[in-house]
Amino acid sequence: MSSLHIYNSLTRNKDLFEPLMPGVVSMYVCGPTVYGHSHLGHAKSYVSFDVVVRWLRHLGFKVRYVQNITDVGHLTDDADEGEDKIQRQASKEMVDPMEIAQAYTRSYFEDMDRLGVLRPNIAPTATGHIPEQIAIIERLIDKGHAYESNGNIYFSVESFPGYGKLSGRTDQAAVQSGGRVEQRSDKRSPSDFALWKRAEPGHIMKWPSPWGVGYPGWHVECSAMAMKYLGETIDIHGGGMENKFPHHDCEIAQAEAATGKPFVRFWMHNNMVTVDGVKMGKSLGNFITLKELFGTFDPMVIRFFILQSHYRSPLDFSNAAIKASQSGLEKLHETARRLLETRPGSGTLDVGSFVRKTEEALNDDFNTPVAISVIFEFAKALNGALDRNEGLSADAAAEAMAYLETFAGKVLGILRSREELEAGEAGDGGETLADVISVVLELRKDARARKDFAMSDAIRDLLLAKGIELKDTREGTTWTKKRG
RNA sequence: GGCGAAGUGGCCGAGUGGCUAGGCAGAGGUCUGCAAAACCUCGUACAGCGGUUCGAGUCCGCUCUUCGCCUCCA
Repeated sequence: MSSLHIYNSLTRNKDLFEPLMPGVVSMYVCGPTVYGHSHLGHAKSYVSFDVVVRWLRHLGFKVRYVQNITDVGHLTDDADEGEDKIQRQASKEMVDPMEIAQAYTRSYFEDMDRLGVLRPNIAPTATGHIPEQIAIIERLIDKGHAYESNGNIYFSVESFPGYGKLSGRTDQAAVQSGGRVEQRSDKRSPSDFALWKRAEPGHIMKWPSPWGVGYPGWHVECSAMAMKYLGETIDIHGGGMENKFPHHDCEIAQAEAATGKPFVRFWMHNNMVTVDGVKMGKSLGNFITLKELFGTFDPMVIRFFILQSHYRSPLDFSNAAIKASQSGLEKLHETARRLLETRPGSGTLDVGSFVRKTEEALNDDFNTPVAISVIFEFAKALNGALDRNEGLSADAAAEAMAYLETFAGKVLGILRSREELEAGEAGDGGETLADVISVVLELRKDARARKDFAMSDAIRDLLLAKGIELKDTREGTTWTKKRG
């Protein structure tokens, strides 16, 4: 079997992955800022990293997966301008900021659960780790990497020579020349970023610190929580591409300036969801929330749609594209269902070659679209085998089902459970429905035996009108309940 | 202005120099009482212009276009 290679944003190369400690992987992914419902962009990010975790575990690694919740609002820039987004949403909804944070945290996990995203091992909140953040800031001040100015603490970018190496933005004069932020603050140098901000009157979320009452800067929370739970050097740090600069470059600077050790071994960045070619984002207002989307599409279809493109490629949203995914996924489930219901025969199928190809795809920087293409090739071969008179032997059928359950199911999370497949996707009340339909199918069978095809077709058409589709196969008649 | 990514058949979307990606939609066929499903066959795509090579969608250069980041953002 090939070995896992991961595209590392830091080296700009697909590097062979080996964890620092054999068998154990430490992984941190930037979580959401919880001031609104999650949208398709969040889904792409967290579904992608979910597959990363699932694949690492499949390979036998013990993964500790930490994903933070940013529940303290941050200003819209590193100068003293802008407003706190959580606080703004709180005044809009006339509730305490922490109510906003908690409500949207729940909303976030609800949506991720429905998408089949496994919960992180630890989901620490920024507000729960103020002392850890203060400790790092103190360390940075002691080492001369940070300074106080009017109750604000800033990181001195000049004091850290490698600043900007992740994004390639090492020339600070060039960075500032194109900037849109007005340079008017108490910073020593325009590129310096806030570690701690003094609370202005009216600011609600605030904590005491050695420098007075205030609140932490955005970048420091991730460094603090990652180091607390994963150590000073972690294996994998993931996040959205838009956070490469400044967020991740700042994280590197803080952490490495404080510890003197490399912070992250593998940086992974996922690409954006676009709408008509333009990034979907909260600030642009062109987003569609997952809760809206789930009204039209099964969450598993959304997950499948996301995994049909690579995590480092942008994914353009359109209803037509998701519909195409829906048809494809239904076809796959139909094949799996057929396999479960097949009667043992004597035929064989070379499952091993498909296993190898799928493993290769996932080992190649988690290439889910290629893995899915292999699964579809497998489905085709499987259907072909089931079409033949000799069918599949019990062993071959079991091996085929194991392949689907391992790769489509356990690793990619795009296969329904056996129970769901067997229930014909009937959903709630499935048992009653199945009983009723079996009676109707008996009657139709009688009609067909009498060659009363008018009656037989009428039954099929009437059921189809109610969303129940019948198929007459060699093994008898099967039915499926179609969604909306 | 700086840093970075990308332009693939009707649509979505892979592709790390040579052999079919895959899905959706479409056409023909097999099977079936019919239908559906399944299977078989079919489209001769790689923004443009040069270059390297026996051979390039895949490498190099230039041009055009699009997008992301440089402000909170997955």
